[in-house]
Amino acid sequence: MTDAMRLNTRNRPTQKRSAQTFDLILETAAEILEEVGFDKLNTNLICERAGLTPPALYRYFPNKYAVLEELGEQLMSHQNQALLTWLDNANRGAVSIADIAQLLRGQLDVTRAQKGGKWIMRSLHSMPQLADVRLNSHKMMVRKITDRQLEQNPQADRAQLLRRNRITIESGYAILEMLIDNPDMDVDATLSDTALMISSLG
Amino acid sequence: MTDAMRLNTRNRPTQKRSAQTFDLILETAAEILEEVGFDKLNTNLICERAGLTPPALYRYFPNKYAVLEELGEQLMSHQNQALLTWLDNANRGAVSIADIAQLLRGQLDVTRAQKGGKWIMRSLHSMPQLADVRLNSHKMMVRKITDRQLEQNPQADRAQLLRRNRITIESGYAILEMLIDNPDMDVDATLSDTALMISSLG
DNA sequence: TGTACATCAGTGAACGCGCGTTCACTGATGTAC
DNA sequence: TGTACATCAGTGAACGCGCGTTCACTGATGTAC
Repeated sequence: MTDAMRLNTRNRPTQKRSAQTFDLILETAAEILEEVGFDKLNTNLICERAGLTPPALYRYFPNKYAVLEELGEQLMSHQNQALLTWLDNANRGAVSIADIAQLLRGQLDVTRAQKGGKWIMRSLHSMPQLADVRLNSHKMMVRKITDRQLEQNPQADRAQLLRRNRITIESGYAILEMLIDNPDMDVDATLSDTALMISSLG
Repeated sequence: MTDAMRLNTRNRPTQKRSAQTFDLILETAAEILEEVGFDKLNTNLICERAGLTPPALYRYFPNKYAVLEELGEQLMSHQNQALLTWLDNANRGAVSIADIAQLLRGQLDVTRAQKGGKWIMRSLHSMPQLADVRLNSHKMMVRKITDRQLEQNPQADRAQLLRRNRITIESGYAILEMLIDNPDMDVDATLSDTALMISSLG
């Protein structure tokens, strides 16, 4: 978080008050995304809802993309955290289909828990300014999973593992986006089918 | 195409001249997407590049999203066409992994051939105004593939087939987007791995 | 086959407004002695 | 422990410009007799 802030923000908050303002801006932006979606999000609206004036926002964020970028980093960070927990817990030995379904479920929960998560994911997908956030996060996930596999099977083909994990990560998040966009789908069945599919490349 | 035009456009072209203008607007918009991306696309720029004045555009498109929507329908229509060709040709019997890889390759080629295809796909993903275009196209693909499977195996579980085909379609396009975004990846290996993965749900 | 009229296609110019962003300033917080 | 000063945090108000969109008009195409 501190690293992200250093990169993406103008001034890092130094006092308690400013840290609160910083968080308030992000929280408000997420709320707006949740309520009215990406199109209607703008800096004036964020400030109005947060009870701030625009220059307060520009003290911390050089432009409006930086706000989205920070939200994106937050979401990615939560997702990464959930992955790490999963890696640490369940699967020292062989990874079952149920394990993968559980991982997917964890990622879904984390994304749903994030206010505006749906829009943040979409922005990460479609805005060039944010593409790297997503890319870096996924690359890290691929590397972590590949490393684990190589630990357990050192003579595996590393390039193939990397490529296949990339495919499964990308597919997995596409399915999560689909589930988030279509609340009427059968989540459990979809996740276990997806886990089955993914496991075929393991 | 005519149906799409009736829905999304203000006036349908009646004379040859106006049909040319209609196509010119779409062509120019696609070119701009290809060159400078989605952010910089705007109606004034389209008109300027096409050698038209704005009211000419607004004669055919009620707003700028309609232009994108039309491009989206075009791309989806090409993709659907490629799917239908594939369904008609290769796989009257069992579908091999190579068959699926070939289908993916066909979809990739069609998308690459479309000017601005990368941005059109992203827009279809991220803009609520266009979400339905993508959704309907994918639903139709899922239905077509499911029907074919039921022809060959009438006692299969229809709901499961629908769900699994939805998953594979969604995953497949996610991988195609990934390939389009990352030109350095090994296309053949990625497509055949993806085909392998997808076939595990067949 | 030519002319008169209706409709279609496109122009020139500008409007207006949303929204990102900034200027000049006031109030709040921390710190040195 | 209180006061003086520096820095930090936020305000009020507006600017300016990009861009979607429209108004009033002219030129081009088709059609009836």
